[in-house]
Amino acid sequence: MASTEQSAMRVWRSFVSAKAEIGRTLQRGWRASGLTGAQLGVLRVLAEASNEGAQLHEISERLYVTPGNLTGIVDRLEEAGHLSRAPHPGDKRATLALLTPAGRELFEQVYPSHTARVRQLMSALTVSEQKLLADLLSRLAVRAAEMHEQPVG
Amino acid sequence: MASTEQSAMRVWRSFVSAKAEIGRTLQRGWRASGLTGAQLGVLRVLAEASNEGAQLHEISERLYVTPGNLTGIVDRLEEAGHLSRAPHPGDKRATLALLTPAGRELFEQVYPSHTARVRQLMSALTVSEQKLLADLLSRLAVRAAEMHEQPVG
DNA sequence: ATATAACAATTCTACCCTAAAGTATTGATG
DNA sequence: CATCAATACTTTAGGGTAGAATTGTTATAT
Repeated sequence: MASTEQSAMRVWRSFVSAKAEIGRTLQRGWRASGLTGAQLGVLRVLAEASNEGAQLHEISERLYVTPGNLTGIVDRLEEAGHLSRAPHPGDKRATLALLTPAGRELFEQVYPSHTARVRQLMSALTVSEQKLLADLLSRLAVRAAEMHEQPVG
Repeated sequence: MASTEQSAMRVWRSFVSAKAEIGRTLQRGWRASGLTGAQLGVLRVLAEASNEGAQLHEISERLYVTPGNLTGIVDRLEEAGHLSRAPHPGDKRATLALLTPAGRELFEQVYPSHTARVRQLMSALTVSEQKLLADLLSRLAVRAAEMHEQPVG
């Protein structure tokens, strides 16, 4: 039916425009640090990990970034001195990334203001609306993953 | 409060992961045509415009794409023969983009299956849930735009 | 008329992103 | 044990993205 298709497209347009606006706004929070969004994501995963660091493979999956993409992001963070690579003790294929003290310090300086901006953004909704939104988005993500596993219909 | 901050971050993570999953899934619908998402967006704006085409400036705003970015996208579409540039009759600064017959044909072949996939995706939600989702996303976009106009707090 | 400001498009740089192919390494199977 | 598939990372090719600087053009205010 045309009406359900129009409704679907309207939601999708809302999604795209919201993503564009929000992305631009949040970006301002970390721009001054010299970090990019993807780089901040990597630092966050490492900061949340134990002191043994995290495998590149794990970072890639948690951030929804392809391995080939991650190689370059980690390269630049390593060059900037924010992390270091180390061989995985038990698996010669794997590489670990570890936060340097400088990297940890930068993260701890930048991240709180980032979360504060996210909180300020989300305060446009009540907490129950936030829960609802997260639920709706999760259901869409699940459906998308299901469609992704199917052949193109 | 920590709890509202956690809630806010959880919603934002849902948003990011949903975007990643959905983006990957929808991409499969147009990949075979050789078009990219941004290119399909430009063709859509032109198809919806009158036969006089659309100004690059207008396309840039409607797709949330910076002008510098749009130049390259239009370059590639022009090279592929899907659109042509023409000078704006009344304003020598402005440039119009016009769909070629081949471009229109390709669009009309690709776009219906794209909207069908969006509809399939959104059918994970009821129509009233879709309305609700669009409303919540619009409110976030408005808040983000407001924050964007303010100095970094 | 002329200086000034605002605007449209382009160019340039650095980064992000995916898909696909390539190199090692690991683990499971016959 | 030899083979073969899976895994981890890198490389390459083709784009997408924002931001800043540049070149013309148009509009506005002296």
